[in-house]
Amino acid sequence: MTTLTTPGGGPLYLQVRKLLTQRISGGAWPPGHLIPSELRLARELGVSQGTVRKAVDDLVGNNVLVRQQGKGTFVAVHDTRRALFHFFPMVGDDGQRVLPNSRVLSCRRLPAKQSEARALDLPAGARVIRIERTRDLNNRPTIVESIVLPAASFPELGKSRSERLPNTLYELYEERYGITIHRAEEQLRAVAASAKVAKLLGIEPGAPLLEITRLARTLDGTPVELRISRCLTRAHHYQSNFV
Amino acid sequence: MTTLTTPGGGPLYLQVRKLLTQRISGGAWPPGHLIPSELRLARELGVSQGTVRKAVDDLVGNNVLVRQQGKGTFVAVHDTRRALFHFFPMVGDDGQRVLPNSRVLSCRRLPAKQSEARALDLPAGARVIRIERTRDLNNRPTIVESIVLPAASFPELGKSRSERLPNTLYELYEERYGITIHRAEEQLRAVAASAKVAKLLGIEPGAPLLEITRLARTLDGTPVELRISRCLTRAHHYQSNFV
DNA sequence: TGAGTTAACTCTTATACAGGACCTATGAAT
DNA sequence: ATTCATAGGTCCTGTATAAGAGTTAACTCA
Repeated sequence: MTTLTTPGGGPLYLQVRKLLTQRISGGAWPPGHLIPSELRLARELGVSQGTVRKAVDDLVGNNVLVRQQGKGTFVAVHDTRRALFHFFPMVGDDGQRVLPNSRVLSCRRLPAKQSEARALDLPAGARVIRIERTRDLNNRPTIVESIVLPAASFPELGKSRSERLPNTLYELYEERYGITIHRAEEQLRAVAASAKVAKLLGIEPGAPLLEITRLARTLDGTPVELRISRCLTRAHHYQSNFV
Repeated sequence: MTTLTTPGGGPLYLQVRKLLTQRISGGAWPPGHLIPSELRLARELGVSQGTVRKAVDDLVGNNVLVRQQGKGTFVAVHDTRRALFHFFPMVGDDGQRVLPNSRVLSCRRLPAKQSEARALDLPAGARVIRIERTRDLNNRPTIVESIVLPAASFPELGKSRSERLPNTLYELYEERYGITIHRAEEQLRAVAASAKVAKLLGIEPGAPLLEITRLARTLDGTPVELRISRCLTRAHHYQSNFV
């Protein structure tokens, strides 16, 4: 139990924020959980409601918590819409969002390559799960994806041959393994299509593709998924807005 | 003068926020300007300091205002660092930010193409300024850019033949024309290099390039710049972080 | 049984106040 | 002239209070 002291560890509301974050990422408050009311927390922690409010405001701003007036404050959940709209930046050239349709090509457990181990912060040679799949946009194969996960964090996944993998993996991580993806870093490059990828996408080898290398992390910063997507951008594009 | 009424137009702090926004985008408070203290504003508008604070918090979160403890609150300025780090997402593959070196190829005033007029919300055939330039990263030509501006908003720009255009255009817009770029929307695609672009970049035609189509807007949403960048992503990449 | 009302609880907005930290300018002392 | 201390302004943090609005559940009444 962390003690809250006003002169010691910086601003009180930051200490409260940290404490709430720990309870969430530690699993005490799983996604969808109704957290205690501001007043209860204030009494419990021995601070004023305004201080709790400021901490909660912060977490709401970071999509960690969700307020509902009259009901309470909840730990954010990756429903399908959020997973799709928030973590899937490909949209049609007409600006319309399209929901991708996935087809898994393979799903194996095997030792990590060096680069994968480095990115996922794993010991060299640790076992990973590698999922290869294609995704259709508007019924046309548009994305070829390679997804790498630490095998230790996802027991059972991909062991049974006939397992159905859902369209939105982030929901699966959250519901089956209690792992919530909270943020991600993406690196974008233009690359030439390899023969294999070209065949899957029905295009000529060497055609330009948008390559997205994404490292997804949980709330506490642990990397949990390395994903490389190669996207055909003839009828769709990657949308990025910033202020 | 807008009147602030508590039951009428929604929450008070949003009315305050709107009023502040108007003063900024209207030019009454130019970039770098020290705005009145929270207490003065509160007295002036007939609300409490906390309400002003909430409105200011909002604008600080949107990079419109900048607080400085002990000094006051200022309208945000596009200094070179900010312009570069905030609106230039290309970084080296080692994660290092590099400052680009620009070389202007041409700068002309001419009628807008249909697509340009549409994007910039101009009447068909309105005059625009078109700037073509290349940008070096680490002393290697890496980006070919085409920049289109509404000519009416930028008098004199590009009329004198020998004009030196600075490396960071957004500073020029702000300092010479009082136009502050506040947000931008980007669309990313992978394209094949045209013969012309390939020659400028010293690569073979058909090589994959990252094409970024950016529409930049002021605080009040007016589009002011359409920019198409074609980037070589062999030693650099486009970095996109999201939560 | 069923519908409508009420009560209790939540977040939301707004106000007021106070001590701390930070910055600047003024003035005093050297 | 330079250095130093001080005063007053600013934002920062924290507390306390209160009326409003949305939700839920229990309760009343027909």
